[in-house]
Amino acid sequence: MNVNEAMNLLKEQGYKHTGKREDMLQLFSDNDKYLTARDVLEQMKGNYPGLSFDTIYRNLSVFADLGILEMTELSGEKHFRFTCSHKEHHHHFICLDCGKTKEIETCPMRNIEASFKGYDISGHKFEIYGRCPDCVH
Amino acid sequence: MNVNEAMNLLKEQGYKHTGKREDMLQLFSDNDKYLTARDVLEQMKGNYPGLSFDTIYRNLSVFADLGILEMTELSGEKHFRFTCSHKEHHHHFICLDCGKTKEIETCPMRNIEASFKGYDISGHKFEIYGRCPDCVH
DNA sequence: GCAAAAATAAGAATCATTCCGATTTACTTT
DNA sequence: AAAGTAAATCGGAATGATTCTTATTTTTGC
Repeated sequence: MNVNEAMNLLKEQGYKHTGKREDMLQLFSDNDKYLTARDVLEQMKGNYPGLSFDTIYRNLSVFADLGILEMTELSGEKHFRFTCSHKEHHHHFICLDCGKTKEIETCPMRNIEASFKGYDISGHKFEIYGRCPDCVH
Repeated sequence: MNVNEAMNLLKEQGYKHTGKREDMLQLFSDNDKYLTARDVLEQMKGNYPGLSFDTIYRNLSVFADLGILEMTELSGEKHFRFTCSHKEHHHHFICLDCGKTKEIETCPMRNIEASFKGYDISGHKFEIYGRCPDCVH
């Protein structure tokens, strides 16, 4: 999924095309990392001086509901990143310094679902935390 | 680790023995599930009418720092549970209705660390979410 | 029992997030 | 292109979890 595909998906679902939405998506597309609502506001308030948190949060929520963004909670804040589309379902290492991510090839859910008979599995999370090579120095 | 071992660890580390701490640990020991600060307060305010959130949060933080409790963030709240000691390091399924957990035998970190040369790995999380058999009905 | 240090209570403060009412904007229909 | 409608946005207030502050109380070593 790229920005255009995401905007088309929004239109299909009855959401309107706004510059703020497109710029938000472009911001996530340009960054291979998790961003908070505050990060987004910081990056965008240059172009949109009156941009409100409500707009950011509402759109982040819409994007996440449609699967355009992935969300994870980290140190008390929601963090979002563009959903990777070029590959199968996978997970991420997350740098706690800069937020950049690295893909983990394997998903541990394989072969595990069988041991949850009678359970209703709605999701799972596998994340590795630490510092990336750039931030270790 | 049980309540007594946890209290001894606290003493070793220079923390004082208080009834509130012991009761908090007993509460976690009696519950095989994740609890929030509010849950703890609800359960304890019968015996300690004036119990304050500050005390709960401070002690939860101490317990987590010493490895007595495990913490995870779920729907915007911190949740804590007694660290399992009877077994090797492992992970949990978490019921989103009642909070009860089920052990996952396998840890996906095995064999993965090798692919993170140059990274400083500080932790990882593997959790499966859904509803347990009791809550499915 | 006494003194020092830690723990606690009560409430204020903070921070992320959500809600609300009023206004503006995007899109559809003339 | 103008008008109408519903969605989107703004600005600020409200909420909810968590942390901080100050004064008081409790634990513990002596």
